[in-house]
Parts: sequence; C-alpha cells; structure tokens
Amino acid sequence: MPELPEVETVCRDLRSCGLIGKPITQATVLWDRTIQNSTTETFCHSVQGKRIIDIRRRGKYIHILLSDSLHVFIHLRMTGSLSLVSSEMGIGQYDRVIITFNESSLRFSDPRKFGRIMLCDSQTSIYDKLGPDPFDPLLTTDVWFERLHGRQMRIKPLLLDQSFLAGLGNIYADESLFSASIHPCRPAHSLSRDESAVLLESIRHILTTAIIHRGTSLGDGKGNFTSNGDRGENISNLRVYGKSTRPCPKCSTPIQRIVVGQRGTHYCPNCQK
DNA sequence: AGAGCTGTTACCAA
DNA sequence: TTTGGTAACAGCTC
Repeated sequence: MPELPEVETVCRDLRSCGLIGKPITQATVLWDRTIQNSTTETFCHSVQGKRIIDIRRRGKYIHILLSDSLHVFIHLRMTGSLSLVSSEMGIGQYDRVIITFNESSLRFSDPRKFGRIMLCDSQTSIYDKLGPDPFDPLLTTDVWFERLHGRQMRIKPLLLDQSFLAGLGNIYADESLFSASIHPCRPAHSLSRDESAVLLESIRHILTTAIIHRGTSLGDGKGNFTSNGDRGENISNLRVYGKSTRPCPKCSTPIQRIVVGQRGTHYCPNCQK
C-alpha cells in the first residue's frame, strides 16, 4: 500500500484535518523500535509543546514540520497507518506511537512493526539521500534519459531504488512499466530517448490516477493506510499487479508473474519486450 | 498444522 | 556497481 500515492493521500488528509497549528500536549511510545534515531524519552520530551507548522511528503516519507525547527519523518513501510481520533479513544492492538493534542490524538498503528518515526534537527539528512520526486519539474525528459543512460541495472529494481527516484513501490513500478510497454528486465541504459520519455509520462500518469483515487488498498482493508479508515479506490485501475494468468488488457496474452530482484513482478510477455 | 506469500528498507557479502 | 541473501515482523491464503 504505502507507496507515493498512498502517502500523498495520508498527507492531504492530515492537512485537511485541521492538525496544522495545533500544539502537541503529549507523546507516548508503545513500541520503542518505532523511534529510529533517538530514545523514546528524547523523542517524547522533544516534541512535547511543539506546534505543527506544516505537513509535506518527500518520496514515501511523511514530513511533519514542528516549531523550533524540528522535523518528524514518518515512514509507513509495509503496514503502517496514521489516524486522527478522539483522545478518549482506547489504545488499539497495533498502536505503536500516540501523539496527543488537546482533544484529539494522532495514532501510528503498525501490525508488522516495520514502520519508523524519526526526529531530526533539519530535513537534509532525509532529503539528501532520496532521488528526485517523480513530479519534480526539474526532472525533465532529458535529465531522466541521462539518469537512465548511466545505469546498467535492470529497469525495475532501479525504479524501486529510492535514491534514484523517490516514491515508486512494487505496484506502481509494475503498472508504469506495463503502461510504457517496457520489459522489467531491460537494462536501464538500453532505453531509447523515446522509451524513457514514455516511461516518465507513464509513471506520472499512473501516480496521478492513483492519487485521484486515494491510493490502492489491498487485502481485506485491516490496517489500511488512510487516516479515516476508508479504503483507497485505485485497485480497479491496476492492469497487471496481482493479475497473473489473467488476460492482458491490451492483447489478451496471459499476464506473467516472475521474480526480479526478489520482488514479485507482473508483466505482459507480449506487450513488454 | 504448516508452508509460503506480502505494499519496504537496511545491511552484508560476493 | 550490481546482485542476492537475510533480517526486521505479523497476518493472510492455500
């Protein structure tokens, strides 16, 4: 779930929840290892009394700007989710961190405990290690082609490398490559100028469509990423992910599932050469 | 019951 | 530089 469109949906929801401007009255950590770069005590003490200045997204990170130049970065990893609830609400089975405001509290829930929260003095440590955002206007088709041209890795694992491009995950990488009719195992440098331009367009189109539909929810919806518990509606737009043996929507050839870089990979062997 | 799958990333070794 | 293996966890499906 939590790839760029899902994280973007969470950020938009949090911004429209009226969270911005509110002071944090208390923070509680129920699973210590969720706090990645400081102790539970330091984290709780540091954020107490700070106000939420803004909520942004960088790649798959939720970036919460606090007063006094503090930055909280939240990564949902596989099963993390955020929800804003009444502070009276009882603690959930999978709640790992609770940030309380006066009447409401932001709960970080995460069954698999992979999600991470970091507290930083500046945003650079996170921002600098990530590649460009797919929607970055500085990422022109020329820049994109040159970036691909210098790499001999297979295109799919490269798209999943967050230091190369920030935000794509397994679902949207497969969908973007299908949309661009590019085989996931093509060496990145083998893409022509035209193919690379089509790929960038495809990535942007796939992500834009997914954001409009509030992301993709898989499974039964438990531990869903959205802050209000609603499911993302993008699953109906998926054309290859999770569709192995089903007919390709372009040519009716059965969709194949292979493993590329230890990740399940779905593609059409006829359309993606 | 048990094996194998999963949306992510960090780290290590070759 | 690139690839593969493992690990962090827990729930789900078959």
